[in-house]
Amino acid sequence: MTGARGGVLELAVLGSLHETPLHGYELRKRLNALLGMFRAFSYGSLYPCLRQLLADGLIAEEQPADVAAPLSGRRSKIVYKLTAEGKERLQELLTQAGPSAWEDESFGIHFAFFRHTEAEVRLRILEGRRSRLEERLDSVRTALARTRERLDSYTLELQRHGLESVEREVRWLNELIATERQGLPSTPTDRTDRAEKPGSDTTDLD
Amino acid sequence: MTGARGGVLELAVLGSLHETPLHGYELRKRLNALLGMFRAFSYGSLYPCLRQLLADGLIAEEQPADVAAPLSGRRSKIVYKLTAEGKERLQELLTQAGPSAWEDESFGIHFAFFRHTEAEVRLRILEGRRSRLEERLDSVRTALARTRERLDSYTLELQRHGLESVEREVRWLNELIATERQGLPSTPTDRTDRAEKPGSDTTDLD
DNA sequence: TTCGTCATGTAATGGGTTACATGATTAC
DNA sequence: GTAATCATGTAACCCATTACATGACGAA
Repeated sequence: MTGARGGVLELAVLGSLHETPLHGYELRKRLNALLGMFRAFSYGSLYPCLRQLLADGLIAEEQPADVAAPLSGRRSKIVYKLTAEGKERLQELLTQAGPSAWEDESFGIHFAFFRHTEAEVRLRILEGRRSRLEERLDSVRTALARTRERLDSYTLELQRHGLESVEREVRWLNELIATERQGLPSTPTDRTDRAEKPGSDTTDLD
Repeated sequence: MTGARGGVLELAVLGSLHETPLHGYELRKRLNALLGMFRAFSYGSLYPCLRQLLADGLIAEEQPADVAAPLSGRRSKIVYKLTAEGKERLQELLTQAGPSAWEDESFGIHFAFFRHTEAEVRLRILEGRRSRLEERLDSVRTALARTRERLDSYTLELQRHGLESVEREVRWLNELIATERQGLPSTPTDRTDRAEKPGSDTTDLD
């Protein structure tokens, strides 16, 4: 059971395939173009993942069948498309606003598909990531304060650069959150129960 | 065989223990304070790693024995120290200037112990990382140029932020490299053979 | 005496990579 | 016709995590 459920790949594949049907090779290129700054997937993980998703019925092979390529018997590319079940599963993944959405490995992928994510979920993910980073800042800052003197210049420089990067990402998140907030003028005060919300559609997904 | 050879942990442990003997719990705290912005280790990987390193003879238990704690039979903390072999191994790890030193997962740890790394090796690692990042920039930039139009605003923003972060790190590396170069006024032109280099000591390590 | 944190460990699992193997198609 | 790149796949391994289990010690 190498690779479909639980990993980031599942979302990455499902999300990509939702936009348009693709074959494995092309899918990988797109993914690495999309997330290239953060991570890169290899074929060794992608193909087994596709196989698993196929077995689970979340994706299906797409037959070119009739038009534009009448050659028979030739099928080297295997183009996959999302099934109805697959769309459901994708929706499920995109609705989860928990650590699995805002940790380092997964945040980028989730963000990349924000277009298909509900506005409220987007906000909670952004805030989740921000507080995750702030936690990190706090713990490193306090640890640093206690030991700053006995650190060599390289270690110090690493700390400085690390802090700066994370602080920068927090600022970036702040801006995003502010923008998102303007988008949803509902929930004036904080509500613990979240029943129906009349005009809050942003999901698209079909 | 969970965990000692090959991983980043080996270097992290050996490097930390070189500065001062430590027990596992404290070691982990230090490591996570040192590298907290980049990654975090768990006990589940640290302890098995220590066990392995102990078995390999790279570290040894340190007996408090005589002074300052005369209570007998009590030994809840297990303090480890580097052996001669361990120091050798550490030196070996710190001399490797290859992908294993400048990839995302490992660069931080290598940088953190630059104090114990030869000046030339430092330079090659910094340059290696820089060109690694530049490769990434290139491939993402070209891919982006071909598909910019059909990208939604979230994807675009992710790309922008990713590019900016990496560009920023490249600039940081540029500065570091410049500083390093001032430190070693040898090799006026590029030499393919690198035989002895008389006065290039910075290693310390005993 | 109970709670937090210090302290050490193990088993199961996980999610992905590397390296390998194969073959079709395109460009020169 | 041969080299590059497109395209698909598998087996072995890797490095670390999660979750669990245990217990000592200090402070409230």
